[in-house]
Amino acid sequence: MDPIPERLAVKPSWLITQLAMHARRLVFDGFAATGARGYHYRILAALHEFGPASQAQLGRWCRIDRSDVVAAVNELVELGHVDRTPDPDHGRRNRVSLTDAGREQLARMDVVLDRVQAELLEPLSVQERKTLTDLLSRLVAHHDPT
Amino acid sequence: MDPIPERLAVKPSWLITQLAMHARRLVFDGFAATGARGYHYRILAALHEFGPASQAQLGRWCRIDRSDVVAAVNELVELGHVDRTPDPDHGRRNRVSLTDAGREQLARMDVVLDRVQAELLEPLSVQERKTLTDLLSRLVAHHDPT
DNA sequence: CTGATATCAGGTGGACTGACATGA
DNA sequence: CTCATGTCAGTCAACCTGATATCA
Repeated sequence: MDPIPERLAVKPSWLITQLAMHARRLVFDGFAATGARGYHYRILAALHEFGPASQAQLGRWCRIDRSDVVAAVNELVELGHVDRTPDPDHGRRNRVSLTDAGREQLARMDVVLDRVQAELLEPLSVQERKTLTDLLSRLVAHHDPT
Repeated sequence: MDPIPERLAVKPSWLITQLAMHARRLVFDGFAATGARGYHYRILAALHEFGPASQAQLGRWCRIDRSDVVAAVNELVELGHVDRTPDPDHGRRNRVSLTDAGREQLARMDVVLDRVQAELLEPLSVQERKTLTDLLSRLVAHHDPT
């Protein structure tokens, strides 16, 4: 167990980055078992909560660049988890909607993700988890550009 | 201001990932003004705290892959911030040590990084910052593989 | 032999940038 | 004209894998 230089260990920016790395690995490994990746979950979650939407709107909700939404939706269409149809009221816009298979996939990913949260926060008490989530929420909201 | 899907906003793994993104941008932009990047700071900090070391040891301290240490040390040598000399007691091992210019660069990066912490944690009180840092430290320590 | 070290080539997912065509 | 939208090509830092050579 090699020590971490004090200069790093004391800085929230370093701690957040390191923890994000572990979190991403846990999430990635979990999702890999369902044949999906992070962008898929974000898009499915947004569609489930807000209903059918254009790709640009999905990008704004999910904090995904519009060019990356293209690729992710391509994959989701390929998997049969969403439908992409032209918007009847707007020649350029697409209408992306959730399929039944997509809803089932979202449920599967939810199970995985809940297990990941538990693993990630394992050393913290229930109260501490709540405190951490609250603090992080405020920071994310503060820095959220949109 | 587009809303974030509740499924995401409630999950620590998502919050940490998003916050890490903002933190990384702040750090990156700050460091760019000093002509350096993240790996440089980690290595300089480790050398300052623990003294001269081999590249493998630096990688373990800084949580950087050995192969990436090579490139980072190359750049630091090029900038004159570290010296790389063969270890007299070990034909294969290098001895990386901090130069005076490296010490000055570390000081500059410290200033930048302190400003970044303040900006990152701006909405939190002093007590809340301490709480957050403590919780993050415990989580990082818990997941730290080495 | 094993084990540690240094190096190189390459690949990955996620985030981003710039360009471009099209339609409101 | 501007603005939003969809698409494509390509870049990026950080992280990781595998292979190779050298040395204790």
